[in-house]
Amino acid sequence: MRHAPTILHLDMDAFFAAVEQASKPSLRGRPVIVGGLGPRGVVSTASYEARKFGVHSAMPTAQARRLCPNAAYLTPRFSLYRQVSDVVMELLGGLSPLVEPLSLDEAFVDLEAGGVPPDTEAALEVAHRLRGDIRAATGLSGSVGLAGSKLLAKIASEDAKPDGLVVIPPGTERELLAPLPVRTLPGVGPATAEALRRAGITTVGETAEAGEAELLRLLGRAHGAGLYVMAQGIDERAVVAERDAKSVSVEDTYDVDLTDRSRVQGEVARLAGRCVERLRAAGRSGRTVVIKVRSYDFSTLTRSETLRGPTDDTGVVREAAARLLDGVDTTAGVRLLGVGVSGLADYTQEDLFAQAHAREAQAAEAATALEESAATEDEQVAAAVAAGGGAPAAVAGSAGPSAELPGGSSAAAGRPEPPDAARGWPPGRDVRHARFGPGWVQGSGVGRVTVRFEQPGSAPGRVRTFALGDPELELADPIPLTAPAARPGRAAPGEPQVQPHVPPEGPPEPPPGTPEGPSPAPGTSSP
DNA sequence: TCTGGGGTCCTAGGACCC
DNA sequence: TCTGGGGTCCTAGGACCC
Repeated sequence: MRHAPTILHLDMDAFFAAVEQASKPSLRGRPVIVGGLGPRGVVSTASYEARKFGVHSAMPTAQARRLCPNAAYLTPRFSLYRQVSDVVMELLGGLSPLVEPLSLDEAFVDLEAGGVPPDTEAALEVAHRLRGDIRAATGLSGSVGLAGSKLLAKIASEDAKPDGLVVIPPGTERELLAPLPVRTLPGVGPATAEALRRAGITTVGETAEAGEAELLRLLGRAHGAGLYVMAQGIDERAVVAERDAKSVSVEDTYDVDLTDRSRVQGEVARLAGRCVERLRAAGRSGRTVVIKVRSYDFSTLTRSETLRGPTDDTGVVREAAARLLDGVDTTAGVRLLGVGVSGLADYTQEDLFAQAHAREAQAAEAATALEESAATEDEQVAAAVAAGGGAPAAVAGSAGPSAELPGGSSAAAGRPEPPDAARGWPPGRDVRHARFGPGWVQGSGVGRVTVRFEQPGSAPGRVRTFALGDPELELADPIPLTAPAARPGRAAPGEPQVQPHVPPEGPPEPPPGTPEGPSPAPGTSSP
């Protein structure tokens, strides 16, 4: 808690969708939805244009399609989001050594640790400049909250959305929070809110009035005590620069429930391989192996086993995962499988010891050799596969990819698509054509792929359709965002942006604009 | 055509130990 | 001469966050 609003919270606006709009000029001003496109996909991010239709994060994509059938539906391109995020985080790093990223698009910054004088004017000036710098470097907008604590800075940035800056003057915390719903407080989700509601508590003010003893009784020790303090507007948490990850995990939801036991075993082996890849890439090793099994009815269980020492050996993790799976009945059907490693350590001598033992064990079981997992997948493809493309490629003992996959990701498509089309050419994916240059997949199906030829700096491009096997067309890497020098209709940095804490500044985007008709909705099959 | 994927933190019971 | 009593580790599950 500070006497000056020198804790800054940055939250990029509709980040994934905004990156897509920035790099695909034809999508600007149109509803864009990024997420899993398969039958069990959910929305990661909806652009503000799409939110007007009621679409929001975590909503099943199928439901989003009903609400907003004309949106562009795109699979996430994480590598590009990470690139843009790096640019933004670097700008934050220029403000202070104390930057705490919460995700790709969100971070706290301790401005005082960066030498910013502890007063409102100085903080506002820095925040204002930051927003301009972000726009100049990426073409994107971020909302900023300034306050004397993390709790309030985050509430302020939420208030500021989209594209705004809000400061909460220290000293006003308690009165500002009192009327807000308890759900505003971090850590209060559906279950906690319901427990409080049953006790007649719905606002932050009522939470504070309830008293500590009552909250402890309702919510338990840690949660109750924490909530009691927060409800009074007190938050002493420091901004802490990045900590080491404590676990690494990988999971896939399948378009169709898995029932074949050998297929389930093959998938677990494959997931273990992917998990270890990530573990090794991070230069870590871990001691506890966890598997996760979600059944047809959404009931979920985990099984874990702690090894004698940390490992980053694929075989060791695979075998542990396989043993754990042995104790789980999957006959009724499995919709999700996951493999994780926790108890992470940096790679040290201890592992060498553990691995020597592991290798002995492995040699002893050479006969059981599992088939090698599918080739290393590019992160993006993996995500696309998991999110939308359908069941990942089959491995050991599998009868093959789920051919029964209902590929019709498009509401319009009357007939199912071959699963491979959507898998290899997911909507949104970057491609390059030998003659027409760079573009992105707008849709695919019935042996064809439709591509829109445009790129970050270009004018909206036109669409062409190709045969799936066209040798001139290939997958490509994302093109980095080029910040447009000045985008028409957008205020340049320097405009007045500062406001008291409510309401959010600036009018929202121009009218919703019914999505135009002529062009086929991206993400659907070509006719 | 309900409900992703990658994380964090907390609780609670049993084992084990001194 | 009925159930000590903590502390730590492991396992499983759940709430929550982005």
